[in-house]
Amino acid sequence: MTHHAIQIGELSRRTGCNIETIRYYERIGLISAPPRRGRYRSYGVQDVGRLSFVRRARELGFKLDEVRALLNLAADGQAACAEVRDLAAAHLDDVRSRIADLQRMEQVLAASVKACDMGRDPGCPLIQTLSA
Amino acid sequence: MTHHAIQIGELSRRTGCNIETIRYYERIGLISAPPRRGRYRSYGVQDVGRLSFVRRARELGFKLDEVRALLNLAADGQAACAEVRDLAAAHLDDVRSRIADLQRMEQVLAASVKACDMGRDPGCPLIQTLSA
DNA sequence: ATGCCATCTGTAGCCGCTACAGACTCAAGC
DNA sequence: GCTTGAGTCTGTAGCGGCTACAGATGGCAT
Repeated sequence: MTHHAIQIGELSRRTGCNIETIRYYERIGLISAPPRRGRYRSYGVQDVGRLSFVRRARELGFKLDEVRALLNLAADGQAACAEVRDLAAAHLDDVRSRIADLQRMEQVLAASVKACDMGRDPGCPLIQTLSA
Repeated sequence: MTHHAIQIGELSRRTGCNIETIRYYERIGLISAPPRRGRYRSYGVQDVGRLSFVRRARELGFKLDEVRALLNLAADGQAACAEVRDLAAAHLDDVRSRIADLQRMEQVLAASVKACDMGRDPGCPLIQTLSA
């Protein structure tokens, strides 16, 4: 009977999720409300696993409702692999287009800063860029 | 005396800024409140310039308070070039670190999706990644 | 009993918009 | 003159994903 009643603070430490964030996830129904010991939330080991799953998914940039979907699919086991794949592929596209956006910004910014450092142009190159 | 009293709709069309966004910018003091013709906001040609400046700065990913700073610096003319440069350089660092973050996500996602497509692994590779 | 930390609930704030609802103005057409 | 329609107005609330309080309890050690 390794009952391991884990309090929210320890869950936070073990998963790297902020306490407030854990309660927020509960409030929006992303994770289920655990039983209570008195007034305090009492988590089990599986909760560490589930919350870590959420955390890793967030680190990969999935949105909360995508995470929700992933949790459901993960519960279905590998039957849902194709759906998981599609979700991830769609997200990958999104990530790539955000990278492309940022790289476009980077080009312009880097060029302007460089032009500044060369210091040949009359007037500030970045202000020029923004005004043109 | 090309007075060109421009209404908000036309300003929106000319700058690519949403009407609601223009009013929002005014509300937060990013752009100044124009005079009125009756109840309607009446813009001039300089307003098109200023708002376009804001728009381009936003497209380069500057935050609103950075844009505010840039507007002030731009008003100072090229005297402020060094400050503009520093602001842009700091922002460039930020953009680059966001690119790096996204690229890390991309690696993992691409690898998982690929592993799915190969289909050799037992269990869904992405679920594995998230659970591990 | 006292202190102290952890936890609790509830609410408000952050950013940068976006989306209404419900009132009004204004020019054109009949 | 009267209606219709498009444009504009103000004010407020919502989005996502937290984060930051305030103020009330809880439980344990001294």
